[in-house]
Amino acid sequence: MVTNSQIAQMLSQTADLLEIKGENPFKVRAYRNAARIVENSSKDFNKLVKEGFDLTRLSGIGKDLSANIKEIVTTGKFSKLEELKKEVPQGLVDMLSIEGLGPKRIKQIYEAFHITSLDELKKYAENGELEKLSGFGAKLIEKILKGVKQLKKAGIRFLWAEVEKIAEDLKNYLLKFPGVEIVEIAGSYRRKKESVGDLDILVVAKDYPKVSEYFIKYPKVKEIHSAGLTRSTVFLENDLQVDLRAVSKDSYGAALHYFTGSKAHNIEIRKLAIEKGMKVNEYGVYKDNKKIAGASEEEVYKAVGLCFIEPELRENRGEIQACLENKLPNLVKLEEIKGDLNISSELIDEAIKKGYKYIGVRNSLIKRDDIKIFSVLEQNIKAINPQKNYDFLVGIVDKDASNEMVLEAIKKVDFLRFFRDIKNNIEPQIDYDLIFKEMAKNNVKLEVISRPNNLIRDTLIKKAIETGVKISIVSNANKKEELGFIKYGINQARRGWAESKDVINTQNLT
DNA sequence: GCCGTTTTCGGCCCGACTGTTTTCAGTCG
Repeated sequence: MVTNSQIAQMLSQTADLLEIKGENPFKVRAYRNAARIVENSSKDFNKLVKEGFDLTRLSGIGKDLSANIKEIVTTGKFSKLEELKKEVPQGLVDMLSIEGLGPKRIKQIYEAFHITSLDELKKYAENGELEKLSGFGAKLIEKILKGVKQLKKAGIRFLWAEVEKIAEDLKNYLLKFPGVEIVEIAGSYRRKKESVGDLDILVVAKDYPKVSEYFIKYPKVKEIHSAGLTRSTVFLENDLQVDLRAVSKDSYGAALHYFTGSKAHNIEIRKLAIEKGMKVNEYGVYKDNKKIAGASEEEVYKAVGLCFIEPELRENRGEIQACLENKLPNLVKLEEIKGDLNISSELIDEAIKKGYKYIGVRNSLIKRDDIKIFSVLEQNIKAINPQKNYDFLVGIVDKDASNEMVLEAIKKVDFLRFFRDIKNNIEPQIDYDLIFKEMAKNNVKLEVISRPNNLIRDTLIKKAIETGVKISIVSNANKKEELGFIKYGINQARRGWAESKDVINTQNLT
């Protein structure tokens, strides 16, 4: 069975190869776009195809891409990609991840020297051959050599929780500088995405160049990549890229909106604006070349005829349509959590200190007078063995679970938790549509674990809620500090469109 | 390759930065 990720990967690889071949950039974009649609979809494409769903109903997928996806799903292979692989050496694709090398320059290098590997590229950069090409100066060569060396490190993303402290530190550092009025971290960090690639920081200040000078002196800066009049980029010790951008106060809202993204959300907003005869960019909303909004995000949304959309929802997953139909969710908040239903028995006192009304204690029958305690039994669904006296049975679905095993477990458990390891990209390959439907029918809840590397996909939370499954957001804490993890679960639940009414531990439980 | 209530061709988000030029192409986000 082909997963959505695998389909997306094939489409995205095709885009890379087409790009190096020098195909129409918009065609390349269409493939990238389709890859994104499949990757982010809450629907299982494998299933959609088998059910005969018309893929061209999805915006961005037309006749050709629909046929391509069908081929991938039914045969597990993509003939167009196979053909392209024969034409374009893999080494050229690898070169794409080198900073400063895009399709045009790679094509230029290939046509001049017919080199097909990174080792050869390095050789030609070092022996001066590369510099003979027009447009290739000393600086670019240096950059390429550095890129070849660093290539292995490329593509690391950081968990949101891993950059949280440094992001807040940096924000405070910048706020200390005289004349700085506003500092806001935009990008996927603001959207609370489970992992982020870099930090985008916006700053409103009297004298940006001075702030930029101060910024690049931040103690954890390892390398200064660029420093311009409105934008500077650095790399920190841990290789995290940080962009700082100067913004004027009357454009702050437009800039915040633009740099918060997501890209897909922004494109939709722009399209909507164009339909209404307006133009949106990072400086404002314009009508007849006159600026009509820009100081605040609320203003920007209002100008294009929309309500304010929470950053966590800006993924082009129906939020714009929902706003137009007045159906945007009222997202759950951390303060609404009344209890943590999965903690270690050693943390009862700490949980009481947090003000929880009740708690769930893992694998223990302990009871106390000062707080309501639910006894929670955790078992792998492969070996469910219900025991007396426990209030809740949580079934753990691990990476090699099958649909049959999960469906069998649903008859016995109160909660299901789906294993996931974000960094290593491990998760069960099962039919969530089917499973959530059964869970809803049997009143089995979804346990959303808040450990930063084990968060269930936001798209799955959304799907579960749409199917009528209630969720429970738990820390799964073993130590005191981990009780605070719950905010990461809240972040993810908000990205999954969860409202207070969908979350059982915002309710009074007895 | 996709898309369409100024539709089936001709657009497709668009601006900043760098490095290489001598007015701009390529890359990036």
